[in-house]
Amino acid sequence: MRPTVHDIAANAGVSLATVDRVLNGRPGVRAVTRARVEAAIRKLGFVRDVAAANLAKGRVYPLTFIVPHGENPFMRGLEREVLDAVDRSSFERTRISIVNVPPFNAGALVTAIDAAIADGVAGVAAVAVDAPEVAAAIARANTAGIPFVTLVSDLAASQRDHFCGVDNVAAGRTAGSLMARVLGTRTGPVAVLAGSMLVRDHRERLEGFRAVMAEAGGGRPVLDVLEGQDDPKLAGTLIAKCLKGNPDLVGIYSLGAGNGGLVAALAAAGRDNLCVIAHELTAPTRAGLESGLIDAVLNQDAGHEVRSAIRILRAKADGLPVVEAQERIRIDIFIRENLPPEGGEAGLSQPGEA
Amino acid sequence: MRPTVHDIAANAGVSLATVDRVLNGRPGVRAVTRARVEAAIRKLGFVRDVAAANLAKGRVYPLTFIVPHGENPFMRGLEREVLDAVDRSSFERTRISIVNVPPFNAGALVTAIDAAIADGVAGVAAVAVDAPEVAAAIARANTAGIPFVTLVSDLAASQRDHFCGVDNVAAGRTAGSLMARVLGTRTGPVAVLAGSMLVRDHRERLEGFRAVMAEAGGGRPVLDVLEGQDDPKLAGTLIAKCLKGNPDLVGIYSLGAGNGGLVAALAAAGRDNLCVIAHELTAPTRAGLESGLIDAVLNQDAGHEVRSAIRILRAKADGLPVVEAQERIRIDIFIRENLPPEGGEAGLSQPGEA
DNA sequence: CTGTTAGCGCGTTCAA
DNA sequence: TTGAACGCGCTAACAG
Repeated sequence: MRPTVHDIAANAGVSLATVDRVLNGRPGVRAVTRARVEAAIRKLGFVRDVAAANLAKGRVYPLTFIVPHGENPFMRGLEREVLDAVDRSSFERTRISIVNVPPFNAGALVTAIDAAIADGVAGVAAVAVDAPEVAAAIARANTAGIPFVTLVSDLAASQRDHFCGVDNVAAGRTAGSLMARVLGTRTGPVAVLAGSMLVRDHRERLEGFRAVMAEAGGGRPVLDVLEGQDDPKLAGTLIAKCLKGNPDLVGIYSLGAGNGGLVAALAAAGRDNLCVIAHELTAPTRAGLESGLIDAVLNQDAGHEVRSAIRILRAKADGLPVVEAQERIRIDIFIRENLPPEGGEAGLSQPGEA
Repeated sequence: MRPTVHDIAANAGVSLATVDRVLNGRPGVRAVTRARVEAAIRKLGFVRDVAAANLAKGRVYPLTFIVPHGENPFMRGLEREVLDAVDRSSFERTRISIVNVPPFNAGALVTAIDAAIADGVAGVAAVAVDAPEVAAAIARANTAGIPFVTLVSDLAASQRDHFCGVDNVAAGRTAGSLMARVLGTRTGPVAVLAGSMLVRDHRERLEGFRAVMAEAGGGRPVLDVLEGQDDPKLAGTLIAKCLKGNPDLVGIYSLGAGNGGLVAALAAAGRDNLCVIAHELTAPTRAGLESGLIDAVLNQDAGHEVRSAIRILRAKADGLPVVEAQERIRIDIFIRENLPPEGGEAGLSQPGEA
């Protein structure tokens, strides 16, 4: 059996209350007494039972998740994951509220952040828009002592406590490398479809992709970025026009959303000799993989990101350390053959795990 | 606040003990009383606090993990994950013992299984060898009421309660599809290196790979399987000979272990115009990816598999249902660009999660 | 500064 | 068939 607080109390010759004060770093203990208790803790190899501690504390963590609204399927999936977390909230001692804001809109995001601060929440997670006023709002949260994490898209020069998302430069490089391998010796121009250059994740993916294409040598110039605002209609129009204007196109890298429009345009154009790589496994990209119009999909697991965000916010709220290596989000590669069955989520964990 | 047992007791006009009896399906409650309590449970939307229940119960689950020994790096990684689980065991109320057996050896596996049964453990997880005597041993565990899960490699016609591993036919198909895309129009023979046709996962991968290569049309015949016994030296020798004998070879699919030997043979032969796909992200395959000798690695996350196995064994031991969709293990694809930093594990979860 | 005491939500004797 | 009472490991008043 594990040693308990009682064992330490006995071993150190003090009462439970004193042990508790030492364990939780509360004041009101003489240095000598504290040392005695700490010695006992080390000697017996005591580790506090978090479950029991939470039970006794009954503390809840009100958290706010700020997610862009609109039909972007990845964001809707992300929101679903947050809703799942809401379902678990009573077990995790959290009370999560979701705030929707218009996408790519710094002002609305700032308003939402300030509202959360005013509410006195225990932590905020937000999909960041890369603008100075957003950084300022994050700084205000910081001043108020409210932990803040960016979700999916980061904000460089800000005081966010953590970024819950993938390495987007590496994601862009992965896309470029896959495309280069699939194209082999075929040459011709390559198109890039993005949502907006206002969000950092899109910019970073582009950067990584361009770098690899450049390293691979000429013969495959990257055309000017098409900004589809993550809107399927606009994206579809842009792609259709691009296909028409570039009959020698060999590849398309879709690094944002709006992939429904992309797939529709590809199907309409009947161009199946293209290498197409898109991001995020959603209904349209899944359909694209299954029909063969998309060759590969790079994915970030929204569920992992949400759960990581919650873990980190709680840890920060309690002043506990975060095991950075454990919170890294992977870049998944999906092709038609390793597509997971719809709805199946793998490798989740369980009470007591870290 | 969530309703507690007290709330139900009050609402149903009974005592805590009666509520508890109903909750745990124990006898000694009149049908009417039971109905009243159940009504209250539904009405208030009661969900039992698992953490508190575990605290009160103090039950521990002795589990046995049977893992092949030897230098197979994937198996060593798997064992490390089990050891990590041992570290967490006091939190998860488990007591895990690891039993090492010689690889590809049905007799030794049977002995280990029977020993675990004799020990009266609460559950067994084992990397299966596909043999009837193993199936018989699993049946004995079943008769003894001991939950049994297969790990990594399944055993078809057995009474195992669950398989914690990937869909290996799909894995083979994925490998085939990737190879076909990378090779494009290049033709020539393709080699397959396996560990042993005695384990089901290797056979299944081969089946999937062959199927896709056949679908892709001729021009790329799959040579006879090389059985390297997951031994780097033997594997290296076989590959070296194969390279020499087939100067027109265009690809190698390594579906087992012994990849250290594969990489060494490739480096020695100086053949970098091959498409090489291997399994499991381990030290040798990571090195192969980084040096460019291996193009892609298909991986199963050993950590996920071990945690899933523990979850399932505990659930079975308690007669609780398993959310199958949640326990599915994904086939990860790694190329040089999306290689996770060494040691970094992503997307783990936390107390209270499911 | 330190100790006593009463819970947190649940399971489990032991009586009634 | 039912209930009262205690304890799991820890925290938090409230005394001293």
